[in-house]
Amino acid sequence: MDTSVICPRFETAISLLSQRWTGLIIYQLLSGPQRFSHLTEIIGISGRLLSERLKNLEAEGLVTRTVYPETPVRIEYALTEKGFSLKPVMDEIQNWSQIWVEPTETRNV
Amino acid sequence: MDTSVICPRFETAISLLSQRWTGLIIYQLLSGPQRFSHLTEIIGISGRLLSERLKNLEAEGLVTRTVYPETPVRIEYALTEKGFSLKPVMDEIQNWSQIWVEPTETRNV
DNA sequence: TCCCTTTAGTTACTTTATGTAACAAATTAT
DNA sequence: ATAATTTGTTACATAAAGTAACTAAAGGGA
Repeated sequence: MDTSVICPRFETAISLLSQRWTGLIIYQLLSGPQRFSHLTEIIGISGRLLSERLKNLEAEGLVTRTVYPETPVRIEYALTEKGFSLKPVMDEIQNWSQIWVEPTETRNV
Repeated sequence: MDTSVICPRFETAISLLSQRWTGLIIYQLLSGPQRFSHLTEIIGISGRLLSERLKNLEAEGLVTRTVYPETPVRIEYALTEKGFSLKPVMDEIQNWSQIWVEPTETRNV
């Protein structure tokens, strides 16, 4: 019957990346620690969802949150080792997109 | 200001993979052409959504649909070259999951 | 012929996730 | 005390996903 099941670890990993915005947030943080407002602007995500996603990523151990008590307060989000180790995944998605995604078919809204 | 924008091709690619089930469907089809009912069982997706996703993947040129007029009818879904070339992405997700996902934390429902 | 079986979907409806925009907390310079 | 800035949160509208019953097609047997 070949009813072998999908690898549970893979399933967990891809369910993480299948959550909307999560991949983009990680990709963006690969270029270094960034603050909340910068992420909302560059990704195009609302504060509500960015907040929710970052909390989730922090809980999963992929991202850290650091408070700098300046004026006004600065809060930076950065990848942990676990988060940064998703770089090869992002690199492969990048590679694939360069080959298979038409420059014209971007923004299909 | 460093308000450089995220690569549009990357954004298109990851929005595809960010759609729920899509990654799992492609991953599963990497092991060869499979029929509708087999995919629903092994992935744990409803007929409604599998149908919707497969139509979408077909429209994107990632998957083909082949009808075998037997009794009862057999319909097989297979990856195109474009779809199969996502293998390196899936391999990297697999790698990451082997290192960073606890065997115990699977199925966090 | 008519009904049964099997695979491959679809339809109608409920529940969950996401989008939007106005509002609140914290901090400190004026 | 007031205003200004960043980092969120709350309340509500819209879109996507989950569920389960139903339909389409097509051969096989009574």
